[in-house]
Amino acid sequence: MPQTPSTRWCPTPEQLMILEEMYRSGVRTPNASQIQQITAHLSLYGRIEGKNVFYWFQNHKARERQKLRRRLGRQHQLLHQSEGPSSPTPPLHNQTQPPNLLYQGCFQEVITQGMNLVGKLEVGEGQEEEPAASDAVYTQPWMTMMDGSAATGPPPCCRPLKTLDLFPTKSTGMKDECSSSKSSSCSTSTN
Amino acid sequence: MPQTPSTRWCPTPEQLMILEEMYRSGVRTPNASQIQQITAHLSLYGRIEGKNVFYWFQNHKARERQKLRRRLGRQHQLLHQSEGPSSPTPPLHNQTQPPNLLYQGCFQEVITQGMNLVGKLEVGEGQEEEPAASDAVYTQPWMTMMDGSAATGPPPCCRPLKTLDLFPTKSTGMKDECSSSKSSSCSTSTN
DNA sequence: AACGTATGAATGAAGG
DNA sequence: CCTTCATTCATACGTT
Repeated sequence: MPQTPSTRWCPTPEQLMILEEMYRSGVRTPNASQIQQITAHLSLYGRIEGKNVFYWFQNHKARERQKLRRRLGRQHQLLHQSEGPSSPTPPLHNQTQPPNLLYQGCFQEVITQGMNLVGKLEVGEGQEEEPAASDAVYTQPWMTMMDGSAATGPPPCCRPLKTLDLFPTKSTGMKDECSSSKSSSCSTSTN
Repeated sequence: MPQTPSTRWCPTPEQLMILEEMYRSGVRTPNASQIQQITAHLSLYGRIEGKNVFYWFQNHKARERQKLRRRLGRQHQLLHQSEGPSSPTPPLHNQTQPPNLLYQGCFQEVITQGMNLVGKLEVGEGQEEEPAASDAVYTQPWMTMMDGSAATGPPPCCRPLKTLDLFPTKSTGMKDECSSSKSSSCSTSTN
């Protein structure tokens, strides 16, 4: 289910300003600790959660890039010969950029980490390892059976029986599949 | 160039329901053969490939875990009372949840193997209800550090960060400029 | 009211 | 498994 039902977070002007300034300062993909700092700070200006910060940077970055790409695409279409020295063709992955360091006072760590891309400190909890016989490497299982969509090949042992008549075959409360009103890539053909 | 250009798979409601039910039944990381079965079955409800199944479980598991982790993390962070030297790390990994064995008929292998894999960490499903104001489901890396180690301060060199302790976890009671009612207006105009 | 835009949220797909 | 990217959905707002 997409989107949070009702109250979607909305940045206050102060929060937005801070976020934008941080972005301008070079922060692109803050990690957990950075997000926590940012959230803590921004919470002084209104209710906010970590996920909001996360999503904000995620979206902002994506859309900035999208605009850029669009622009470039259009340019490329019109002209592809005369370009100024300072060509508007920045690498898409610009993590290192002259930061304004506006928030150096408060978010030095954030900025610093953002620039150096330092340590993505791992999870404190020791992750569980595989129980017994598991491969050390994660060989994508589906590669092993790349034989089409398996749609043609019925299971050798037991053919796909339908244990699912229990299900209503129609979402009672779900309205969120893929079928949208506008351009839908995936036609949720309820075949 | 990540992602497939145009047609990204999107689960039909039936497929999604089945997948969720299987997840609920204990399936976490199906291997090639399991994926094959699942794919074969799901293909009856729409176009689907093995990799879709693979990715679905991968993502679902990861995101479900994050939700959990965050919940537990916050808990752990808030009530820091009864953590003696006996258990500095609360057993996040609970136990084997009783599988529903709904798919035993056809996916016996899946379920069986799934049961073996279960028991790493999972608290069943409980309820997925979200408190309206406090939390919401998120989906990404931020809570990756919860044990107060990173939050308080991983001093890279010198941290001028001030009294931004771990986030208030409570709305500071400030005027929520954003949430007037439900359809609030984001005053983005200040931009 | 219909329509386009901006943006929070969610998720499929990869990369590593 | 973890992190990141691209796309998409849903909705609020402004415009015509």
